[in-house]
Amino acid sequence: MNITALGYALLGLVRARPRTGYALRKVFETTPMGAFSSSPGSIYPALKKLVNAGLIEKRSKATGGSALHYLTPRGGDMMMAWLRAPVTIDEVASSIDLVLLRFAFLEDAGDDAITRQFLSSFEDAVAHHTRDLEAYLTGPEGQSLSRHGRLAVENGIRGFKAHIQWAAFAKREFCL
Amino acid sequence: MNITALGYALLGLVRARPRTGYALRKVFETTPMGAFSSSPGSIYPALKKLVNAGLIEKRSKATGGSALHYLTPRGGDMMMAWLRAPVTIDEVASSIDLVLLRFAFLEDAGDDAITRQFLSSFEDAVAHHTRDLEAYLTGPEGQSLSRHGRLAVENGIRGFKAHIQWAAFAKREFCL
DNA sequence: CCAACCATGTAAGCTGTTACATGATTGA
DNA sequence: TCAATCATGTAACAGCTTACATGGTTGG
Repeated sequence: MNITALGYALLGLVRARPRTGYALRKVFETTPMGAFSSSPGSIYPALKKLVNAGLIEKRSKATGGSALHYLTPRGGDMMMAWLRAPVTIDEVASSIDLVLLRFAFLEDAGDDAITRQFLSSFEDAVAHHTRDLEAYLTGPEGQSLSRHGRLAVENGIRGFKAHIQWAAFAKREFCL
Repeated sequence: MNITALGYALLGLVRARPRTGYALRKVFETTPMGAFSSSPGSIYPALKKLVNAGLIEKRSKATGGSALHYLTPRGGDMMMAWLRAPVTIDEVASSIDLVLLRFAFLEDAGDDAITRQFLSSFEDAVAHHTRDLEAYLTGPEGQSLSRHGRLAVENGIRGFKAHIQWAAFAKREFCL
């Protein structure tokens, strides 16, 4: 099965702590993770799909109250594989938000060495893509852009450079 | 009718210069605008929808060759309204790429005063959203984040700050 | 008692993705 | 002649958005 960005967000949240569907919804409503969803119309179906796929289990508490969602062993394996995969250039170019979500969930996916590996491959991928953008801008295609077009690309380059600087900053946090 | 990000990209491209469907496809394949589309399966249907809506007209050349797509007066009006709308916080938070696309197409939408207005409202919206993120991070919610989660939000903040700096840089380009 | 929040969904519609399909033209 | 590129689509499928629908609980 194919897991969407919202799917990974849900898996990561229940992995951190079992929650009710409503609690999950609240996270998207009240935190910057809201970028990955809007309303119940997307969350509940996505959650059900993960349950059907055997990655999440919905279990009622003996003490009553609403049922909580737990990550299954299979779900845990899937998360681990996702979290530990090296960052690719394509990911960085087309869905960097998802890459950052991956980083946010990297806590407890191993020791700090895993985090440093992630940050290194992130740095590489972003640097590579930044060079591509700069090459485009200084190349023949870029020279024929309008002033506004050129500035828009320039904006992208600056954004990716900020990512690179962040990666260096984050690495220092993990004492390297 | 509702225009999608891809729709606006197509409108902006034919506005700059009439093109064949294939030429439009090539733009997405070979430039950073590729972020707004993938393959013919999305472009041709989107183009047809704009034609049906009367925003684009497909006209065959008398000299033969492939038919070109032109922006209609109605399409021009729609673009102008889109281009000149002030930048909102929601746009910045959820689809900043689309905002930058808007900027890229702002050439020929008026004089430099329009561009400066755009940049000012962009700066305001981004600054506001950045403050929201910082407030989240220093607030009770943010304090309970994991180290990774905190760093991920920090990454977002740095990205938006880069946008603000870019806006100042762009303003200087338009002599203000 | 009434508003706000807890809690969970369904249904219609639209869009995009992936994969397939076709045929003309052109340069090596 | 054969591969690449021009040129334009269709069809199945999955996913998200918007809007609607329902009922329980709790604090002021």
